[in-house]
Amino acid sequence: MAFAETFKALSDPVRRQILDLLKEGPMSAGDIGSHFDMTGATISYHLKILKKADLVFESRDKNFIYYQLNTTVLEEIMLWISSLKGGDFDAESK
Amino acid sequence: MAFAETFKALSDPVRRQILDLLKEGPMSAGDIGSHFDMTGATISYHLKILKKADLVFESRDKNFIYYQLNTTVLEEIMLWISSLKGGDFDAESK
DNA sequence: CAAGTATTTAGAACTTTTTCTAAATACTTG
DNA sequence: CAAGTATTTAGAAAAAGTTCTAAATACTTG
Repeated sequence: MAFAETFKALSDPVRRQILDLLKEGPMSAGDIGSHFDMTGATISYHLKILKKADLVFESRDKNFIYYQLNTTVLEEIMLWISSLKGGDFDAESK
Repeated sequence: MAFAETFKALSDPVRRQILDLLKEGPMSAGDIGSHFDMTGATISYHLKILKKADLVFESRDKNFIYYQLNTTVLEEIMLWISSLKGGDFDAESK
């Protein structure tokens, strides 16, 4: 179930920070890594989890792999959260 | 930092299911537990995490402790998620 | 194709999380 | 207050997650 995977992926602060970085646009793995005090291997591990959760996708150019936000899954999460708040999301907003 | 705690709390399927149960209204610890194939001790552990994350609060009556959804923290989460989606939430809805 | 750069994979060490059993606490009521 | 029910706490075992080092893969370009 992909839903569970998404929440797991979002549960780590490093991964959330990666997503925050990607708001600005696509970024290579190395570039992402330079924002953290961790080895590239560890960053790669986090990227893999984000990718499996469909929160990012990659595209290759030259020698680089660029990562990019994929926001489609976030809709689902938002819907679940707003369902907890006792109803439809749009119905609440004004 | 409470933000991280909330995400951690939401990352477990049992805890999300507990929140789903509580949508219907307050429920005693034992009643919640009866929906799962786990010991009461384990349910108590999950409830403690939800409580620390401010996702539920409790009230006592007779010999029971009733748990109840607290949705106020969810706003924050929603805001963060919608910020990923490249902008304000209300601005997107129509 | 060789050398260089970018990234990932494998595997081990360590940390955190989840679950259980057993015991403790808390409250209620006869 | 004793006995019973509800829930939590403590501590241990097991499972899952995070990080590292070292090595492998992948691609680029002289």
